[in-house]
Amino acid sequence: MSEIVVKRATNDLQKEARRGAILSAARELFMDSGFFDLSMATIAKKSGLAKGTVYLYFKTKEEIFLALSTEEMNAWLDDLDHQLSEQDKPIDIEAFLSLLLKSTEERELMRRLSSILHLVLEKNITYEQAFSFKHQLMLRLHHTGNLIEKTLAFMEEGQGGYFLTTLHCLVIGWVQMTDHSPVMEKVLEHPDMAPLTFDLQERLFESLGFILTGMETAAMAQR
Amino acid sequence: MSEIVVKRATNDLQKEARRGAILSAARELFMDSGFFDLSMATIAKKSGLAKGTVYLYFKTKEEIFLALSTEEMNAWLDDLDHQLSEQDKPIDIEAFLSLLLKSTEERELMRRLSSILHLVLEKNITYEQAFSFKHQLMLRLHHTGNLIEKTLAFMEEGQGGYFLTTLHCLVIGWVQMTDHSPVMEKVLEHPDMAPLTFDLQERLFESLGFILTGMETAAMAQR
Amino acid sequence: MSEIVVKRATNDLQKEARRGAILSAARELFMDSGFFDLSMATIAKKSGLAKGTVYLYFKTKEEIFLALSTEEMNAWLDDLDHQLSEQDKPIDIEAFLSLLLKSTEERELMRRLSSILHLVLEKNITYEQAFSFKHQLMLRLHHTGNLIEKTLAFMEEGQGGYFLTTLHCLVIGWVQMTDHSPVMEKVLEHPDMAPLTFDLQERLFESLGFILTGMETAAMAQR
Amino acid sequence: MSEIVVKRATNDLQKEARRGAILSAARELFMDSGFFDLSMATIAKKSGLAKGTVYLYFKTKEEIFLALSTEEMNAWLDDLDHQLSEQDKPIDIEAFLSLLLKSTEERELMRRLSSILHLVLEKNITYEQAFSFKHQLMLRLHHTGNLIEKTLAFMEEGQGGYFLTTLHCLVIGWVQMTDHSPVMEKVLEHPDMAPLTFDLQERLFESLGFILTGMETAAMAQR
DNA sequence: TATGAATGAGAGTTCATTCAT
DNA sequence: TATGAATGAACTCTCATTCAT
Repeated sequence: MSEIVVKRATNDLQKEARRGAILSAARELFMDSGFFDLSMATIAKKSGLAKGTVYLYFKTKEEIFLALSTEEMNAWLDDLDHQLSEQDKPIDIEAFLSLLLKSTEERELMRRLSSILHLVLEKNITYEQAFSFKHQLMLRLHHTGNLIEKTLAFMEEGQGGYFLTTLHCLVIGWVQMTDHSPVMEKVLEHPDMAPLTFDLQERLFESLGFILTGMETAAMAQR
Repeated sequence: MSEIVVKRATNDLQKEARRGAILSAARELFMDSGFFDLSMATIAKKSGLAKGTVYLYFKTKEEIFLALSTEEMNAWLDDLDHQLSEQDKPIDIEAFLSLLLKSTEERELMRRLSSILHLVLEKNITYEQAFSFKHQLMLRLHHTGNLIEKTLAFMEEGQGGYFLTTLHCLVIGWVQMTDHSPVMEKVLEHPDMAPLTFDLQERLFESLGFILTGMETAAMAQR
Repeated sequence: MSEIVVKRATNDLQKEARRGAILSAARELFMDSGFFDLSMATIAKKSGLAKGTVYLYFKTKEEIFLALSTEEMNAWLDDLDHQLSEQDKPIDIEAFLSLLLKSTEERELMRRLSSILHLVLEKNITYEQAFSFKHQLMLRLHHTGNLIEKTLAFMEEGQGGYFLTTLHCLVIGWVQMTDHSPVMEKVLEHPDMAPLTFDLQERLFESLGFILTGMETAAMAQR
Repeated sequence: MSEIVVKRATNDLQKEARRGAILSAARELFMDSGFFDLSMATIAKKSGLAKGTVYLYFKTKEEIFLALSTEEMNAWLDDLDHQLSEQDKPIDIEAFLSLLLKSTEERELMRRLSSILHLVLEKNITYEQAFSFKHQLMLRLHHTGNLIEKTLAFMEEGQGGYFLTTLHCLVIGWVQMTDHSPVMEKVLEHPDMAPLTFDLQERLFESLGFILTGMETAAMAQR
């Protein structure tokens, strides 16, 4: 609980704390200014370390964001897992969506990270980093996917993971379409542009609702 | 047909051709190496012009990509409009999807542009450019949306445009999840990663299929 | 009087008019934005000609400013000559200064040109241009210098030209010390800076007054 | 005495030395080729540093010249102060001029910097930089002005500072009229141009002599 | 004579990363 | 382990001048 500020992190605990400080700084700064306007110098300053020290913990800027993404994704899936395992019997689409809604709505950071994850994963990253991230992701998708399959009666084997992937992909898409720079914000304030302004959560869940309904209908038809 | 190489573009036709040459160069380079490895210098070299000349035609790198996106989007919507207007009576979801499939499948450039469009529209762009692009987009979405509403019997007023937006957003998401750098390509070749390899078109249309089915089901339920 | 706009200047009169148009444009633009923020493109546009056309009349940007300086200097010396030759007998320093004052006070352009003349003459200019300018200047200084010697009783042979050179040099210096960019203007608005704010004309004539008095005193001492 | 070349300037002393190295390079290059043929790249190369390193020490090219000017001006005023305070009683104009002459004659750099200072102070400089420079200048002018007032019996309160300003302004003017590019040098070698060739120091002190004599005469007349 | 498209060197500046200390 | 000075490639963009038309 007590955060001991040490000059040198000599044991693993202290090192982990320092790593955490860097990630915290990055998190906060990313929410303010996005990926590109964020420099290593700023992260270093914010976390109270020197630039060189940051590089002792993360070899590249991308590694920081990969770590951040991993953290956020895990936190979200932990939460989702927890909520799903509280259901002792299948629930309907509406209930499931409201559960999903609850698990995502506070996670703006995760949503915004998702929408830049591609950039991070495509550049300046080693095979090992990429492999490790994707592998972990796969395992978690499989696990949470299974839970979803148990929660939604109509889902078949494998559809849970597929649904999560689709969700991720919808998040990316909708975030990009609703997250705007000041200039674009101004453009969309123009009355003519009303049809192009969306509420992220609303749209996301509308799409997901249609998809789940579609899946259910398809499942019924097959029988 | 014959492309006459002129030293100086003196009339509007030749200037349009030069503009086109720059866009072609950008197009090709973007397909090879993405948005970030692409500098104005590279585009200039590829199009056989001096750096300064490129700036005569496009004031910023972003303007080039906005033009490219506009072109591609228009071409696609033209194509889609054409195919939709050939249907003299409503068709079913499957037929509609195959029509949609046909209009998108050759458009890798458009798909990849869609997935970086957000980046382009958020940075180094004027209000006017942003407005003009969005406004044009809105009109076309409205128009093509109307055609879709006529083609799919269950669609209500406004759902056509909504569907197109959702499509755009799914494209962004799925492209980011299926478009990989060489490193990531290698990672996904690993047998363990099989569950994370998707075929873009297949997934895209699966998602769309569910959404349309979901919409149809919802429409029926309302009656 | 009537300014005939012709598409092509075929005779010398028309060419001279075109030359004049370029100089007029440069004059006006220079007063607004100085030498460096002034591009050939702007001059061309302002004078209603194409960039290339401007280069038919003036081989370099510097040539334009040299011509402008020549014009202004000649106009001023013409004026001064005229006023000096109206004096049929020697006058005192005070009267001479007020006469000088009158001939300079409306000539902001000349003053500002003087202060950049050095830049123009040191860069991108041919031997011939430099020679011709300096030669003409010398003749005029000699001539007007003579008139001054007749107007101020205490002046000896050669001191008139010398005085004019000193005047030119004081103008350069005082203009640079009183002509400020917006930023510097703001700095000098600060109350602490009061001792560094000068009125150009006032200071210029104070300095000249001292110099003339000094010359007179020295002349008297010699006798 | 020995200049130890360090790879990295870690303490303030070394950093000051590095700053000094950059200024030395700029100084030397400026003496050779003036302000405009001087790029940050050249300065970097000359000082054996990377371009980025130079930017660690000076944010803009103008900042370098402002620092250089400050240095030179301070050195000159230090020298002048020293020489003035050695006089325990008032001296006459001639003696004062020869003292002034001594303090300026080796300072070609300062003279040339003075003549471009205006350019530097008008462009790409912050309010703070401008303010700080001008403020320091004012204080020093006031101080040295006082010393001058004590040294020259006829001077009244405030005239010392005024005289220094006039001196600065004369330096600017005369430098511009005597400092020539190779082309102009050649022009002035022509026998016809003899009347336009001046020796800077000689002219400067002639002008100053007249001004001081003028001031003295005016002072006497007032009594 | 007139045009304005094309040039291209060069400007200042940034920043992820390295490495001497 | 920690530092932050140093790097230098890369960036976008400008503009006086040239020259094909």
